[in-house]
Amino acid sequence: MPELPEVETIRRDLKEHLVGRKVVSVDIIFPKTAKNGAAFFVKALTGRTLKEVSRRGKLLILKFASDTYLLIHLKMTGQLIYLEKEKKIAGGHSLSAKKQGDLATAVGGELPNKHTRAVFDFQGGGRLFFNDLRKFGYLKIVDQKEMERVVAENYGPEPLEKELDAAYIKRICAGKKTRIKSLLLDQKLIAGLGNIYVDEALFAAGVLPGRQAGTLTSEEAVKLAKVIKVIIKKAIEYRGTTFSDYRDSKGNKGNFSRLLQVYGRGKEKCLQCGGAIKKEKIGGRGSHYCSNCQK
DNA sequence: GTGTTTGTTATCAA
DNA sequence: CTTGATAACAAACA
Repeated sequence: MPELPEVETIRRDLKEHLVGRKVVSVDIIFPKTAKNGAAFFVKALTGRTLKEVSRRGKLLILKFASDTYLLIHLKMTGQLIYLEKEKKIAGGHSLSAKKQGDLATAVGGELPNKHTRAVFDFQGGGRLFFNDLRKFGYLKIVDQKEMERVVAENYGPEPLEKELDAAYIKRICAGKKTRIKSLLLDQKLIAGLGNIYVDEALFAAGVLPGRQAGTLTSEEAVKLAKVIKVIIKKAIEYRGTTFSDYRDSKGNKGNFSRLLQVYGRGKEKCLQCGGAIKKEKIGGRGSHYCSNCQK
């Protein structure tokens, strides 16, 4: 479930390893993943050099030479795994992914695997794997104009930007009858928050997820703006939250999971008051909260 | 077999 | 027209 901190972590890793390198070949394994059509997609990227890796909300933007932008959305289960030049061992098999660093460990096996939808080969031997178990994620080639349009039309301010402050929160809540949680999940209002960080932020702010947005007080808006920034910043520091059945138990370092106060803790004790954390569906999403600490 | 998981869009209802 | 709520999508697991 990659939200802003997870996507930002991936962005930094890709930037470090891939900027300045040329794509020598692209293999689309599952055609629907490449929104432009596999043939066009491959042609557009082959031979192009990666110039820059940026992010808007949960959307990754890879800028290539010649006005070519690759938009990548991981949706729920997308992964981008980068492996340096594969070292061949006897028998022609590549070295176990486990031995090739943290990112590879996350997939827990060799690559490509059965969830690999696309593979990018870079000059010098590095390979980037796009894995997506549930096939919701996508890759799309656009030009700068289209990229700017997509960003402008779909994404509100970033949580860490100055624009996201108490006044902004207050403004987007004013007169709204929808639940505060649904509003915070709206990417057009705030870019990058997902189910995990919204639950965490609402707990930290002492606001119930089911509260009508319009009833938010000025004090609560101040608190909410503040905790959103603190939580997102910290989560980025910790390289995101790995909340997946396979990876939890492997004890990944730099994991925000152990700092979660309410998400995934249904029926457990509230770390603040000792009461029971409740879990119920709000706005069609699993929502975790403490009815004692949140009002 | 059933219910649950989530980011985003599409669709429907008020 | 606006706003809000919900279904749908995909696939695997308990």
